[in-house]
Amino acid sequence: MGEVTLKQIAEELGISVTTVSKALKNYADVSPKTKTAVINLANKLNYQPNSFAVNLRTKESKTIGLIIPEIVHHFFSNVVNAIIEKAEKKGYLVIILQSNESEELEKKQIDLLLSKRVDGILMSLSNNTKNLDHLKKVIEHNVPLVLFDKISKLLDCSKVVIDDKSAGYDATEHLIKSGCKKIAHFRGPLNPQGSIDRFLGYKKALEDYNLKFDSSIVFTCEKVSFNEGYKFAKKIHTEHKDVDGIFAITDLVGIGAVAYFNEVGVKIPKQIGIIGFSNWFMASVISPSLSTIDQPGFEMGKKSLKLLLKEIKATKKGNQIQHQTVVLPTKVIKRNSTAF
Amino acid sequence: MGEVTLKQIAEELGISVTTVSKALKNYADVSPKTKTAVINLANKLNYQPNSFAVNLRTKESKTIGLIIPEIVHHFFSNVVNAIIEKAEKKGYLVIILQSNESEELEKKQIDLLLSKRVDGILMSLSNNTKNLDHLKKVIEHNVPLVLFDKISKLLDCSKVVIDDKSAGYDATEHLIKSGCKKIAHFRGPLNPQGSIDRFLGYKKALEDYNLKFDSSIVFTCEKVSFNEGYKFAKKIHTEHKDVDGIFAITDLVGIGAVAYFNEVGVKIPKQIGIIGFSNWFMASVISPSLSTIDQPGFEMGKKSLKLLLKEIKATKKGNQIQHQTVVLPTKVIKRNSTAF
DNA sequence: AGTAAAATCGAAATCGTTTTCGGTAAAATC
DNA sequence: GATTTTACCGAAAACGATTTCGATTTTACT
Repeated sequence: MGEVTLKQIAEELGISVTTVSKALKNYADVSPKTKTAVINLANKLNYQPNSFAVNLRTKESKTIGLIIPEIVHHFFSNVVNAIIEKAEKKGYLVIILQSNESEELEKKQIDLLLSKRVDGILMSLSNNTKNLDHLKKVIEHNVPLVLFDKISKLLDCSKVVIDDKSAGYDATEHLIKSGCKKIAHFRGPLNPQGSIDRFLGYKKALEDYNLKFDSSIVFTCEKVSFNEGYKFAKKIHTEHKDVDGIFAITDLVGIGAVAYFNEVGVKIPKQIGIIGFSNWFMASVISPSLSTIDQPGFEMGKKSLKLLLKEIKATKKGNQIQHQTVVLPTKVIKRNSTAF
Repeated sequence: MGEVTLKQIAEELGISVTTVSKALKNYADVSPKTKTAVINLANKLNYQPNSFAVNLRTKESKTIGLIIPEIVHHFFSNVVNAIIEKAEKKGYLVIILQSNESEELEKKQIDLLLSKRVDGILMSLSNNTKNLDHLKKVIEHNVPLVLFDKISKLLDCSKVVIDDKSAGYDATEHLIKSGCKKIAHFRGPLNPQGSIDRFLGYKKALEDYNLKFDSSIVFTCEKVSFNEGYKFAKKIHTEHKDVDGIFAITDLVGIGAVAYFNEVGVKIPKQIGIIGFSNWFMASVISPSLSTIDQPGFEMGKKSLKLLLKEIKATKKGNQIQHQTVVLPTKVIKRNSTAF
């Protein structure tokens, strides 16, 4: 019942463990005869190398760590989808952890992954992460690290992102071109760079098209939720009747706004245009369907993994690694919540 | 730069590796003096035990494997959410793999996890899995296995499920009680037990309420998609005008139907009542909001993990394990797509 | 036949930790 | 003072695979 080991094969064949090992790894100094004998017996016994022993010897686990803020999230689950699929094809397994937007948990999880000696770490920062010491530790330990989506510019590692500012610009421009004259913004939390950049893009577009920026119609979503979208839509409807366009930080927020306006009978997009962000599946099936910015989650996961594997390989060879930042394109998805 | 080992600590302190190891594990036969000396130095050097070596010695990896059909899926991502969160708290890490509904991939992934020597496996079967040899192999290898949601009754292991038949009954009954007289069913694929049971529950409810079962208004969704819901709704609308209720195998299918009827101006729930299954978030935000059956994903993940950890512990002790099947309750969520 | 080259094998060290089992020294007991 | 107990420590053997390096055998070549 115990697992088959090299030793057992060696004994059964009357040869040494060394030769068995070499035969299985197709070394040149093993005769074809013994080679086939070993291979046949190994197959017959269904030999599987003990990966604990292999890990110890080779000092690599063929495992990578992945930390994301939350998994029940259309964008992130798409990223995860790409990563685990591609990783498996390259012979890597993925350990997934979620930080739940907590810096403290993030710290612990980094320590966990480091102690498990994963070959590399892929990660999207929590919104509340301010101190970056735990990430610097990863870099100091010489463990390859690739950040995606929620990144920090202060970290010296490879990154995969979208251009949030230009995406925010595009979203706002789309509303303007579809006839909106006074555009509100339901922005994200104040800390994350992505949220800041989308806001900056929004502002820039207003400037370029000579629309007055008005901070009283910029609302901050702390949790980026349906309810906040609903709540701020109500605020717009009661206190800012002249607003005729909304750029929401996320589809979920946008859908909250759509739900409110549907409820009170405000016509979308006739009376008010709405655009979201991310292109969740959900956005395509509500009515009216929500215009949005497509954020390529699958591509991002794929690219991040590719970069990480490259760095793992380089590190193993002892080569100096060249960090790079990849910017993935986004595009405007026009649907029925904007009247283009 | 190299990692700190017991040996280094031992040398620096002029004692043996054995004593260092024992000191850190708080053995009784180490004097308090050397104990504190070791602990202090270990902390100072930030010693982390090499988990490869620990794994090899203890023959356990403190890692479990999780295989699901797909991760970009509200129900499954909720299950995953629960599992990785609870596992982390219990000192276990989770390796996630997705079978993409392919039996072949599932086989490979089981082999992978087995070769990585995970301490246990959690899994939801692919819809296309017919041969169960790979799962029997897991059991033969004495690796604890817990199946959830998509299970097979032929496998001798613990299981966590919902009562699909009674849930299907409840859904259908709810339509009947809200006034529907002719109820169609958009069922799932023919193979998976869950899909069969929901259909059986549907049939039973019709019988109990003296409604005629009519196989011409039972449609089979192969991929359980939005498009299928849309397509079959159209079919109902054009070929079965007298149908006034639909029980959809999943919210996604239900939402497809809602979208179609919205488009052609059929009033929900006045002209037709619709109920879905799973209680995706999406179902609550479309209009009209979709009545559904709540399928407790988080609970299921939590319970499955708990069972698995219990079996892992028992196996380690060499105890005989008592397999059990847990049935989690579902409930009807009444919303605006049914006129109760 | 004698030597050089090639082919084939295995002993042993190593990875870092855990744990058993003896051994020595100090303290307690008679 | 002799003996037993207790406290403390370390050598060594695992765990299973990999790899270096030397040894032996066989073949090839003068």
